[in-house]
Amino acid sequence: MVDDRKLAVLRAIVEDYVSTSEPVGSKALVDRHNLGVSPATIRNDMAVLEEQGYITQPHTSAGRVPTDKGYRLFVDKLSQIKPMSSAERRAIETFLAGAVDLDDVVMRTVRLLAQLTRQVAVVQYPTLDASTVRHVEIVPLTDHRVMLVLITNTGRVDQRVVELPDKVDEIRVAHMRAVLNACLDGCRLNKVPDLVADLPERLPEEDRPAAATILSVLLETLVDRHDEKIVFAGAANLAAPDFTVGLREVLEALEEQVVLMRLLGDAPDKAAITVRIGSENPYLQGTSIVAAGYGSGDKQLARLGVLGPTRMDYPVTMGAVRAVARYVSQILAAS
Amino acid sequence: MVDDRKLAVLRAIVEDYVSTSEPVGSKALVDRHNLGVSPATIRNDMAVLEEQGYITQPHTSAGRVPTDKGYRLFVDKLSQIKPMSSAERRAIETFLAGAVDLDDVVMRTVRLLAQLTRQVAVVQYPTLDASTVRHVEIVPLTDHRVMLVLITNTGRVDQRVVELPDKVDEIRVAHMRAVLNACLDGCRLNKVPDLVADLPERLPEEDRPAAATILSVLLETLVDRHDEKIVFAGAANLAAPDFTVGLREVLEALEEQVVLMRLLGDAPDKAAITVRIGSENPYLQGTSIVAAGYGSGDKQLARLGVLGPTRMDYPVTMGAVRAVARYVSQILAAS
DNA sequence: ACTTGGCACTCGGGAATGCAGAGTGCTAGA
DNA sequence: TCTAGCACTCTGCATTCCCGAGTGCCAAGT
Repeated sequence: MVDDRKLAVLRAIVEDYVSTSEPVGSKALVDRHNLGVSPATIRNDMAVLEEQGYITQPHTSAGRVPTDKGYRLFVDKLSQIKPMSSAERRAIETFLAGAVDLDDVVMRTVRLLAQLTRQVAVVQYPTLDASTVRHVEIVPLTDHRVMLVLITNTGRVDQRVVELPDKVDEIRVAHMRAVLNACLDGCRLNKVPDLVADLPERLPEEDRPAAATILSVLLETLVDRHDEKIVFAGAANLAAPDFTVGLREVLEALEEQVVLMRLLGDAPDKAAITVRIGSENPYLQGTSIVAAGYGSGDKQLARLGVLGPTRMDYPVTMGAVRAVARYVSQILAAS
Repeated sequence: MVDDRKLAVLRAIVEDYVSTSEPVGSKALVDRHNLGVSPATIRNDMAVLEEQGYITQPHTSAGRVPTDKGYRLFVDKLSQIKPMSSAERRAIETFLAGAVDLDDVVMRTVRLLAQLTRQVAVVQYPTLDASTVRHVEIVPLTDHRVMLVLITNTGRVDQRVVELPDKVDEIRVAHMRAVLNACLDGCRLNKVPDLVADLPERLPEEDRPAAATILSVLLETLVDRHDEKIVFAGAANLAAPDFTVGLREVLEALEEQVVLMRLLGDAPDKAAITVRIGSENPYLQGTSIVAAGYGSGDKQLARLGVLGPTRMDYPVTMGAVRAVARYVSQILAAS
């Protein structure tokens, strides 16, 4: 009976604080939630909770506020993800289904997530590592120049202009293209370096310098894209009246790909939703991040999530992130 | 003599206000700038300037602040663009030269501009209208599916997956590709619709449905990209301690492509630098925008600029925008 | 062993007050 | 036409004061 009520009190504190964003006192608690006890009892419980580090008071004689540890307990044990209504799910689905290409999918996803959660949404482009080569195209531009286009099964297209050491004609290019595609078609991007290693040797003598140049650019493309692109949307949601953390820091972090990457984090578990609360974050203490992996089928391609104040509505945010991750996975699998 | 000094006073007010961001009074003026007259005289001049609408006082017995009209006069007649130092120019050049593709050019440009001006930078992707077709590629994916890739001379690549009404094989695709390229190679994108109008008729009967489908997707790609992509960077600079305007509005505008487009404005004159001050802006009164066109050679491809508080250092901002516009034009022309 | 009511205590935040400084407009004189 | 002086106005800042919300603790009740 004892511990049970304390947990209920913690839950109530988190919920109230999230909705009012003001420290919550013992009186207010018993009024709103029908705990069957008096404020004094609650006060005792709160004293214990505070001693254990789950809540704190901003200053003497103010109500209590959850600590990071308190939110953590709340998220882990006291709440469950709130699923989206079916109407919302339908809306998500149709909105995402309208995308025309990968860029569009990512763009729509990030905007949708920002709008749903009223927070800053962050989406990582699908990682190349897990994807496969669908086609490699070599397009002659001039005598000494070709454009190399790499198309992957996620719909992503990378292109580079390559300056060649010697003249090439349409026929030789076509041959190289055929060899290259025969070799690479359908293979995973991270296998590409191994597969092309001995490729020049299989070509006629005179093609080797050109082929070597092209291959080196191809490999460069792969590593360049290795540290992936990340986009965000909904920065305007940061301007909410109550954002205690330095706006400047957050905005700077958002524009710094590397930091953003760290924030999204590595996937400890593929499909699970990860929540990082306040000081658990590598940078940007004072904010929380709710993230999930997404990707077609079983293999996780990348991550997406939202960033918001520590005081956020975790159940619904997690619900939204989960729903969006699922639907975008579905869209990607279909295309 | 009379009017001359009044202008000098206005210039001094603008300069002081820009650097201190506090209303400037008559005493402070004569101290800092060595006008050869007494504060009282300045006060008279200020009274006149105020009556003419160039300056205003936030409240009685405060210093004066320039109005939009005042800034306008300052920009038009009282100041001249401050060129960048050669060291800065070199830095810009080498930074931009490191770009590997169009995306990278745009990304680097926008970041550079944000950093140089310490404001929000906005860059529009080169417009397709003015660019030309370099190559059209049709890549078979399955029996009923091809990928259409459009490469333009600005290095931009658009791709779409096309579902075909009937089966096609490699040979027929190659033929279509050849016809398409023969027809479109090097032509301006805005001419494409005319050029392809009668194209199906020049193909064998059985290819027509497939060709029609492909063409319709091609045209769709063109119009979709017509309203162009715009990117921004440096949002963190909005968090400067003194930003009177609603942060929220600005951030929202930044994420709204259409609004951003309007803000950058149409080019009244191709190479000139346009300055829009405060209420001259279609949206976002209270901010100023300094923009310029850029593009390889004579033809202007798109626009770039920065957005900042009305109280900004126009001469140096204009210098930075001009320099960046020039160098990015140069880079684009070279590639 | 908990729970409850009462009570004294603490502290933040808003309103009211007062003061100093900066800036102006006006007028009379050079 | 400019200058000097003077009275006036207003903001910003610090100080003070007070109210109310909320706590902790203690003693009494179940």
